[in-house]
Amino acid sequence: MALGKDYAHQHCSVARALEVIGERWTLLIVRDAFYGVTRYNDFLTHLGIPRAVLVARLRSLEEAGVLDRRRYQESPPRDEYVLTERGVALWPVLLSLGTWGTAHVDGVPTLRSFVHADCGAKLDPHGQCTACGRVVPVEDVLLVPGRDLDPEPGNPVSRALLKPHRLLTRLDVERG
Amino acid sequence: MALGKDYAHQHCSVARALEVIGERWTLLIVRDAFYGVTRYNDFLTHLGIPRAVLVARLRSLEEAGVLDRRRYQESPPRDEYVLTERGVALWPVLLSLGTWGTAHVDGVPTLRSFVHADCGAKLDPHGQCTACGRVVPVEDVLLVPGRDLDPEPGNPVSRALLKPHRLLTRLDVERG
DNA sequence: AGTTGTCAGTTCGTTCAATGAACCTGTGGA
DNA sequence: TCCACAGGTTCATTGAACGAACTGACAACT
Repeated sequence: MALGKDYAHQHCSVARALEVIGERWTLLIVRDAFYGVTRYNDFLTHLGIPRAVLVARLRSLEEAGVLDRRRYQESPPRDEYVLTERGVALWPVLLSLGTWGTAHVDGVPTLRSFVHADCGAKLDPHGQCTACGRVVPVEDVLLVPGRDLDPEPGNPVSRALLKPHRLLTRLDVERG
Repeated sequence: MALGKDYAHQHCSVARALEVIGERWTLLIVRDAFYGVTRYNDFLTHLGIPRAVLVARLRSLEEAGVLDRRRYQESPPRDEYVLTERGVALWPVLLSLGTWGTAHVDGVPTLRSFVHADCGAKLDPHGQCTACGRVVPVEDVLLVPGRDLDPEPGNPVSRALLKPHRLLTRLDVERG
């Protein structure tokens, strides 16, 4: 739970949403899932999250129906975590948070932005393309690195995200 | 901080936004501010939040430029907390969270909804009126109680919210 | 056959934040 | 004079996050 038992008494869908995705790290895991990260180890190294916390979050997101856990190899058994429809529905939350952070948190330079793949123009907080004005479906959103982005060369996930990347497509992470 | 020192290392505006508004209780305080709650005591009783935590959150929201603290009486000195422009800019975040909670968290009945004051129709996750299709400015959003709302008669803030209420307008809370 | 490496965890001691109850301060009103 | 109120502060207890170390199943190399 995000805020203790009291959350259950909140008469508000915002509070209920926060019960599911309001805990520390949870939305960053969801963000990485939008970026195409699927594996425990990639979440771990990209986020720098404690292992026990990552496992707990992945389990609770799976239980909440936000992530789907599926076997990608049998020997040894290995699972990957993919956004469900319910998880993909969190896109407006992530987008509005991201644009707010860019516009209103002091000292946040242009690290990455969300652009309309068709137009190349940025999205506004409501998900509309600032060029064509349409509400862009999340499949047509491109994550592009900004000029202030630190490449962080030691991290394979960060390296993979140096190229523009379409959301919800699998990220090609180098394995060593 | 929402997630410890590590957050500073996140190369992402989502993470930066969560540093400001990602902590426990913070977004619920912002939500209540949108509802027109302005005073310490009203936040306290409506949220059921520990006093020390409320003070800490109000201070950090003030410091982040989300809330403005202003004196409303001199003797004894009393301050109220009002959303700044930066705080009002959080509207898309709150809206998308609320609609996601309503649509995707199991067992959340219709407690309250956001409707377009002109049309009376609900808003979609991107802030568009489901009747007229326009993106509705937050000043034209009405918070209306749903049929599953528990009146919670002991709480003056809850009682005040039993009537439809326009966002960002001061809530008329009975004082004892 | 033994060693090394990878992936996905679990365990555990320490640190840090949230919780909730009690207390404090300045003031106005009965 | 005594009480209530608004807006806090203090403090002991609980619980969660942190991070380092360890585990287990397997593959690939030597």
